[in-house]
Amino acid sequence: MTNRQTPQVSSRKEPKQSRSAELVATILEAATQVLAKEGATRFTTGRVAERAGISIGSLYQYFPNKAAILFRLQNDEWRQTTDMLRTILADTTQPPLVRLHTLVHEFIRSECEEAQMRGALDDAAPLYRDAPQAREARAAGESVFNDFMREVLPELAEDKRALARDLISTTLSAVGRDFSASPRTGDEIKIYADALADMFTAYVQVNA
Amino acid sequence: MTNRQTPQVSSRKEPKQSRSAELVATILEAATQVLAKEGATRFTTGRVAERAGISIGSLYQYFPNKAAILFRLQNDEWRQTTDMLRTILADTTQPPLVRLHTLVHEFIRSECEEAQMRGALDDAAPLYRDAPQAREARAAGESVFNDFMREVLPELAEDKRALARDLISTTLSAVGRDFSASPRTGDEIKIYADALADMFTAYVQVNA
Amino acid sequence: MTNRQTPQVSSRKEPKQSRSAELVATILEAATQVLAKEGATRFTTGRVAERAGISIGSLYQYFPNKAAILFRLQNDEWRQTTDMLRTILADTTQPPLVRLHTLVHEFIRSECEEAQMRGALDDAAPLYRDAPQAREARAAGESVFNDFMREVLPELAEDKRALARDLISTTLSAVGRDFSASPRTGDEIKIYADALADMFTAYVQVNA
Amino acid sequence: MTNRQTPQVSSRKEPKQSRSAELVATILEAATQVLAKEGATRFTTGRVAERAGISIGSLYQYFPNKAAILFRLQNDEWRQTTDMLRTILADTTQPPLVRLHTLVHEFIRSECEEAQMRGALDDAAPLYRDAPQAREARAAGESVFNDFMREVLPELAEDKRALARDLISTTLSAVGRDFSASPRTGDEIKIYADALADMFTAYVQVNA
DNA sequence: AATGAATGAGGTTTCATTCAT
DNA sequence: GATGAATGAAACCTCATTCAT
Repeated sequence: MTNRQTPQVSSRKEPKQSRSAELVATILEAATQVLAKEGATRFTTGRVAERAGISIGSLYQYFPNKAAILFRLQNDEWRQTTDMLRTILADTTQPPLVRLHTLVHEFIRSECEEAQMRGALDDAAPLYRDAPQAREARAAGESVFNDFMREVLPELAEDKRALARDLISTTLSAVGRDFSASPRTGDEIKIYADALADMFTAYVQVNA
Repeated sequence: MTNRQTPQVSSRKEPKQSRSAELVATILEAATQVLAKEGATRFTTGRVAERAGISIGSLYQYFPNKAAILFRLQNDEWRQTTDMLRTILADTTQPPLVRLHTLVHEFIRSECEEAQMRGALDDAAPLYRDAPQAREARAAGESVFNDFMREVLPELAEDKRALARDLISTTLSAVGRDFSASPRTGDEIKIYADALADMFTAYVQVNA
Repeated sequence: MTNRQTPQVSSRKEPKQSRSAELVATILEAATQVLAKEGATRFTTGRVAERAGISIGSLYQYFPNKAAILFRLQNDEWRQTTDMLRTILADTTQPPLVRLHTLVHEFIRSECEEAQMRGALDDAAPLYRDAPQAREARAAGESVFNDFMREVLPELAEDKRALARDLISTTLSAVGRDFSASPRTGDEIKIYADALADMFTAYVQVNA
Repeated sequence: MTNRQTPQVSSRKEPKQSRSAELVATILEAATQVLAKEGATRFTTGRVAERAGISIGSLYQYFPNKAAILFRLQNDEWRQTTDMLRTILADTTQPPLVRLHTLVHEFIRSECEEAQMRGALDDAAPLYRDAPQAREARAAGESVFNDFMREVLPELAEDKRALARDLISTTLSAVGRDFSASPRTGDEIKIYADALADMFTAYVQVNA
């Protein structure tokens, strides 16, 4: 038998969705690497495409512009973090303040991992932060603490509770960013997270 | 990050003569305006020179590069703030925790004034923050709290006190930055600063 | 010298496609003209692009910087010359000293052709000569004389032969450069090349 | 070349007063240092004035432009070298070919001393070499060999002698330049100068 | 859908020289 | 005479984005 053609086993073309999804993932992975290795200043669409092994034209088929890539990166990071925090807070087998303690630790630790990339993402913030989606994302983020605050400070007036919630979430993210800007050892992280959690605890108890 | 550029940031020429000092002031004023009105992205040496009403060449006789202008702007801001904080903390006619309360209020208020320019300065941070002088400046900044912490937490072990100091100063500056990123009314500022001061107070009292 | 810059000089993009190869050729041709007509001082990437009829951006897609263009120009010239010399020396139908005589003539003549451009290229040498590739090229150049010297001075010790080789090749290229710096008639070329060849011949015979 | 600039190169002011002469010397000394330490590219009037400890305005009172400084530097070097060569050739207590041998050695040695500065001066040649005075200087240089050639090749026709003179002087200066471009040990210098002198000797003897 | 060549505005910085003081 | 601030053209190079193939 002369011409055996190994028959097409996979569909010649993946369903558009999954094919696209793969490519998007490839691009985002490449973007992450470029950001971490080259920094925000040298984060260019050309370099991302090159590292992704695709043409610059293809990149622009999946992202309308550079900001969109950065926004997506930031959003994914943020979603992951939010999920983690939500999971911790939802674990009602632990007393509330233990959960808060755990949350602070995990958050600070997670900020220090891949600090390089997160730092670069912060540097690039001017490029994506003003997109309307970014605002939505941030707003949604605060809601993670809502139920928890109600659980831990049930007596407090609604507006005061919202204020406490804002203060804690803002402090957590702002301090996490600052702290992770320098490289940290595991011990340093533990000590600092302890202190931060103590501060939150003291604040909550005073308001209870 | 592979390619960090840490440009020379010191003045090219000491402004011994009043003419020079004036021109430096003119340039810094112009830079402030450009930064506030156009944002970090559009902050270019050309625009600064134009707004200052001088030639681009003249600008480069007073600052060795763009980063130096930004650094100087940041440094002036920072020195001013530091002085303010130091003054508040040194006023021993007030009980320590009252001073802390005042300090938080004044700091947050000052961050919200000229928020535009400060935000832009933060966006431009990648351009000047790695200069050695910037590191020195930050280090010196922490010392403002040293005496105060010793006064308010005299019993605490040295390292624990240093940790508390770091936490408070980092939180103050990080939260101030975040909070002032959105425009705020006087009331919002008051309420938020109260909360932040409460948190610090609770933390200090727990450690006392 | 404290600050020597040795820029990357290799092509940014391999001209695999004919389109690329054409464009590279166009750029090099334009560069040659700019160099010859305007001199080394006025040899700018902008002028080269303009004369090539392309945008400055396109030029930088094919050459990483100005030095690379100059290096390529020099290298092409040099390769051409080397090939010519090799061919002459390899023609064993002629006695060695006749070949040497021919070689000197041809070399001097070739130096005087396009003297304008070569002079400008020499003036621009500081810009490309410190690139590693330039060193390699020069080193390889000397090897052209190796076999010939062995043929003509077989008895001489290896190190003395190497010395004689160096002296002749250096003299040829240095004197060729100097001589062609002024415009010359065919007769002048002939007379001078004769004298130079005589000097080499006398030197070789004394060492035989 | 279309746009050759041949700037005014003579000093703006004769050093009638010793004060002037001193200042000129100071400037030239500074220029030498800048050239040697920073290279031709970074040789700027500003840097020369700074190193000389005078104002840029003063510099321009003694030299009409940058080229004039370079020209003067080159000229002084050249005059010094010429004097040295003349002295050697005039020493009739030594046989002519011994003098030639000595001359080659001394010249090569002198080229290798301060090679840094001479190399930079060569790189800067485009800036001063087209001044009319430079041409005169070179022309005058050749005359050093005139009497010597008459002494050593008395029988040769005038034009042939002139040719031999040109060839030797050109070779000496061109090869000296090339050879001193790389750093050399005393031994290397001795060996190379021997070979070069041998070549000249062989050439002269063949023509005698 | 994919490619990648082409664009060109725009950014930073340098430097020879002048001229008012 | 001396000063040095001011000038501004000009150079090099980058990069987001488009569009013809």
